[in-house]
Amino acid sequence: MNMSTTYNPKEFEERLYKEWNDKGYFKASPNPKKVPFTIVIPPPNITGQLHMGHALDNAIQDSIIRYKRMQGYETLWLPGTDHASIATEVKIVDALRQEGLSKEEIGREEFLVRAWAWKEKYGGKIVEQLKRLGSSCDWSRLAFTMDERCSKAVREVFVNLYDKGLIYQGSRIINWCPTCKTALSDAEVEYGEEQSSLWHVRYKVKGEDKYVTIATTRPETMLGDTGVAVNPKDKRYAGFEGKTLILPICGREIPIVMDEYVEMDFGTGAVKITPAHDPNDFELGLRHNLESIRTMNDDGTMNENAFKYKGLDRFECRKQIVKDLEAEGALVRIEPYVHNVGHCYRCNSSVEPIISKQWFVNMEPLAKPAIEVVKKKSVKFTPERFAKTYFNWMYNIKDWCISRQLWWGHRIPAFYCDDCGNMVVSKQDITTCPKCNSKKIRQDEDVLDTWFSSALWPFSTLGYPDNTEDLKYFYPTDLLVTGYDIIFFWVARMIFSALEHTNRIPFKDVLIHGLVRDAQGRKMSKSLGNGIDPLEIIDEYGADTLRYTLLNGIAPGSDTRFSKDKLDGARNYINKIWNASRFVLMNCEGKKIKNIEDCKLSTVDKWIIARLNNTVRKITVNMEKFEIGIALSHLQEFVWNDFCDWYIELSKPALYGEDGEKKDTVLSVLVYVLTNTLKLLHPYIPFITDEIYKNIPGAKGSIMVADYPRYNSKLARKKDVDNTEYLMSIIKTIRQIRLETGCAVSKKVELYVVSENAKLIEKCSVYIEKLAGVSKINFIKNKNELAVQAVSQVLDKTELYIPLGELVDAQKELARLKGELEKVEAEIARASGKLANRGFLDKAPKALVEAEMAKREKYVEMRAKINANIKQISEL
RNA sequence: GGGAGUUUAGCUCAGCUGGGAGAGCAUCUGCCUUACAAGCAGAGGGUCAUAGGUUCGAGCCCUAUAACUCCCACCA
Repeated sequence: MNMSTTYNPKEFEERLYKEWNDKGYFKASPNPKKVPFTIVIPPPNITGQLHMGHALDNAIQDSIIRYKRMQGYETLWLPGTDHASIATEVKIVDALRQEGLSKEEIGREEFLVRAWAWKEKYGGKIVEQLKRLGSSCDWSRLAFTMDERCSKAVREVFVNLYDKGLIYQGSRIINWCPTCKTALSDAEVEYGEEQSSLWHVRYKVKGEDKYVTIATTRPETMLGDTGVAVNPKDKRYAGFEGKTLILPICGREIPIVMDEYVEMDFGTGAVKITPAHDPNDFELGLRHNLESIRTMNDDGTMNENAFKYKGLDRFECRKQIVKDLEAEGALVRIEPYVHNVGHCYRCNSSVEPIISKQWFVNMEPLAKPAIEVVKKKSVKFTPERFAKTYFNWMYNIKDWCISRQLWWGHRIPAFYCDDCGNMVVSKQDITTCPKCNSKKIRQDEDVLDTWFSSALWPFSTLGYPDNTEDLKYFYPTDLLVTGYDIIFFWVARMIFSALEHTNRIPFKDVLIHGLVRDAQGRKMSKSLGNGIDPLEIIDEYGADTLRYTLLNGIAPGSDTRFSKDKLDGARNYINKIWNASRFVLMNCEGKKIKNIEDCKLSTVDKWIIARLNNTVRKITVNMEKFEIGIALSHLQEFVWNDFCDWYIELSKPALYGEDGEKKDTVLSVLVYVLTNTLKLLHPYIPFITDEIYKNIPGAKGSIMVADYPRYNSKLARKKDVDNTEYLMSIIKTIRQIRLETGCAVSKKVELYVVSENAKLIEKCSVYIEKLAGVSKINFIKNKNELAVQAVSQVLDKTELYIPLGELVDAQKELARLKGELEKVEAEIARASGKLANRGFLDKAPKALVEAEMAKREKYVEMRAKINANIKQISEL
């Protein structure tokens, strides 16, 4: 054995990871003899720095993949990174700004050169960080959403959708980020409440001395107003239909229209219509044939339609307009108002709804089958409630705006002929117009939404559109593990994409986990500065401790808290495992370890084996349901309580005794239990378990590729378990008496026993002596035989007596006995109450009634004995 | 406006199809017992958010209510 006296992960984590990788344990390839099990990693952004969310996500995936690998599946965990179009572009633009440059200045080509260089430099960082966690990904398959293979899939998919009429170009209201200067999909907009105002402005009725007052949160858009709408039922505006209003400031004339959409109760009941800058107004404008006037540029400044405000920033313009309206007497009043404002999910500037020509995916036909597969549970969400979230989104699906006015990403494969105006969408680049043979061909400037390529991830990484061996073997994948925050962005889009392009589901199970919060339950965020760097934790505590901390207590879909206390707890537990292992291995030196089938096992040996076996069963059940937190608590209970606190202690008499055969047997059991325990632990804490495993006599290779323990129904022997637990209760009772009567453990005491189970106790006497500090056990028929005065404890069918004397305090024992009596009385009352209930007797299952009667009988008997003891001690 | 989740010991959370309230941490007590003081042995601590209901029996099922959290929609 070669193990240092304290657990020190730095000694082996790096070495073991290298060994696993070098030996090819992570690699997977189609193997007809095995059943595949595949997970594709949620590809982290190349801009990413590993955070606790990644650490959790990957710890979960790695645990499951290692568990399945040990169970004999051909496991593929496919890693990769995402080009993160907008996020990366924002970073590169920032970097350029540092140099005093803009992307326009250096041009598209140079920009892309820099972007790729950036990717090369920083994109691999997060991959290295994932390795430090112990992730057992097949790194030989490392994919990137913009690599050749994924790009090919993107083109294939785009062209196919276009040919089917599911991708179209159109002018519609989209979300525009004036800072990133690109369109965004609905999912990319985050809404947040803002304190603002509701400005009431009056528009004069043409030719009359009347006014219509409207209320608006965005006065700057009034320059694009092309109408005012009121509800036809609104009596206040009866007779206004067809009249014309004069827009203040610019004097333009606009009509009053009637529309049910207007809510009479809100504001003034009159709504200004700006079709170019509001989605609802756009619809309304269509209904009433109103003109669209765009008044804003792409960068958020006002354009030539904004008269004297041209060139002003939108917020500056708002101030000016309000001022001018006031000067003109058109501003009626300003009301404080809280409303939701949309923000760009990347740069957080407020987005502008703007009418713009963009590419869209027609979602309705794609959503239908995607709803079906989840309904049929071909794709199963864990926890199930997230299916509802998914349905809710899918049923209300809107067309997906996929074009982005960015440079970093998959360029849209649409080609325009400058001569004849023809447009071709093509898998191959076009240089000649197929219609007029002109060479003046220009590719669409826009790139695709970054999620367009992520949506293909489960199959693009396996070779789609080619029908590769990988695709045939590993696809559909088995499991997707991700947070609830990207169900819409990603999970939903993978499902409909997979169905449309591969005719199959992308994965069978979706495991949704929660967020990692700080110790106070707050979200970890940069602005709060409460984020904890997983790498620092690994440096200080090791990857196993970090993993265990994250996994311990998690439940699917629920958030988890990360704290120093939990970290210390995990570290202590792992240290416990380390030391228990040291104990076993220390004693193995030079000894022969036998197969437990060849041993003559004692009751306690059989007990621990049964407990282990039972633990295997429980964990296997939990893991199939992705209940990692529960699996870990079962495992910890077994390791710490059953194995360390009981079995190791129970093993010592034989281990340090003279009987060679007993010694060999107990050692063999220790090794057997330790080996299997390590296997059960390995998926969660891979490093320490392999390090210990390598020191076990007879263990070959790495635990990573060892067989996972299987439940064996023959090993669950109830009688041995019952007997051992009875023994344990005796030991516990003696310990309790001693502590509560002030008798130090170091002082050996004699024990007198009156018991119907004397035989069993005699057989186990060595354990009682060793674990409860007993020097001698005397068996007597009844306590009257007891010449010496004694304290007492009554158990079921057993009475224990320890002689009084200088060892113990009679008054303390009396108080303790009275406490016991109270408990027993309560039990009797409870059982009697139940049994006095006619309804219970008539309707409850018979076995339950009988059990209740037996309990009452038992406690009544105990009460009598305790009372006798109290009486005896009181008379001393 | 719609939907979801949470509410159990001081803290973090378990409690499977209804049948005697659990763990870890913290607290208190006693121990350096030759694997481990990152440990061992014990103890105390809960009107299971509230109010009704179903049931012989409710932490669990049903109905309301309250508080907190999240998601979706977005009303100018």
